[in-house]
Amino acid sequence: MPELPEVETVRDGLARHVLGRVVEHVEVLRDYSVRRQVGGPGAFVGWVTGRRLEAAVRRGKYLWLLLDAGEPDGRGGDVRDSALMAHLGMSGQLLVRAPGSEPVVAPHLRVRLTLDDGGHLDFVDQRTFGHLAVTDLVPTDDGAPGGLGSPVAALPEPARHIARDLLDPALDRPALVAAVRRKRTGIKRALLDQTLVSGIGNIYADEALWRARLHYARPTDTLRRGEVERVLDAATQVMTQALAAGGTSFDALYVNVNGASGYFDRSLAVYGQAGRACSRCGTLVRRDEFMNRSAFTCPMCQPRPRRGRW
DNA sequence: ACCGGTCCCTGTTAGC
DNA sequence: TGCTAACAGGGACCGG
Repeated sequence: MPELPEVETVRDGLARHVLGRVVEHVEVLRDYSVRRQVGGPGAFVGWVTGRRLEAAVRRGKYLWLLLDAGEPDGRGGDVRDSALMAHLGMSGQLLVRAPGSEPVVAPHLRVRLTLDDGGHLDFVDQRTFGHLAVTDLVPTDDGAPGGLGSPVAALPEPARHIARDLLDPALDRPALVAAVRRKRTGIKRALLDQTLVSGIGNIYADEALWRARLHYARPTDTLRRGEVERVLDAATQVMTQALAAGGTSFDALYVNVNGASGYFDRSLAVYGQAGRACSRCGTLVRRDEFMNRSAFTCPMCQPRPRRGRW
């Protein structure tokens, strides 16, 4: 499931393989995959065709390619800065097909861009929670660059509410710690709140909480400053390690930009490990229902608080 | 303004 | 064997 490290792996791959290319042709094979596009699939094709891909940027789990201004619109109006934005959902992949390679038609190919070098950029998404859209860029709240890889202080409009992530040099950590402690919810819900801090999903939330020895239901307003710092440090570390390993993958639903699976899942301490022994204390890892999903903990290392919130 | 619950999607797997 | 239910889960959306 693509969380920050996986999306960053994709961003890095796009930055190395598609920048400078012009999109010559666009095929939308599944309208639902561009459901957030203002103007619909036709507008998507119109806005992308003929544009040059100029930078690959990421904030949290959102990823976007800056588009050049293209031809003047002929009506004397400004051609605004725009971006081709992608959210991979839980199974989305952006696959770069090299020029001259066999045109692979993946079973879940949703959108195909044909580039001027003869290669393709394919959006493949089995479960269709992901989507693509072309959007205007809007200024960031603080004027700092919009995300990793960004030359400009701007964000795609649909991602304007997304907070900075833990690998963003412009993140204000003390302000984040204070904001977490002001929340009235459980710590795992807070970690998953993309408007508070972005990029953390179910996997890294559970791994970070295990490393920090905190239970997911700990009320945020009972956490000491040091406890919040500990779990944020843990999340930063686990995501950095996953990134170094090329991202986490469970079942080949997720592959990186060139189709290679990540392998960090071999290092997961609790996520998906129900019934296995905790590597720190040997107690069996348990799975709880949480937000219609799951939360994995070591009951010894992460005792449930008397008054929990979730 | 904030918080928590529900639903959107599809393919795989577990269980009867 | 063949069916159904559970499950994976980010985020938009809505009601309190």
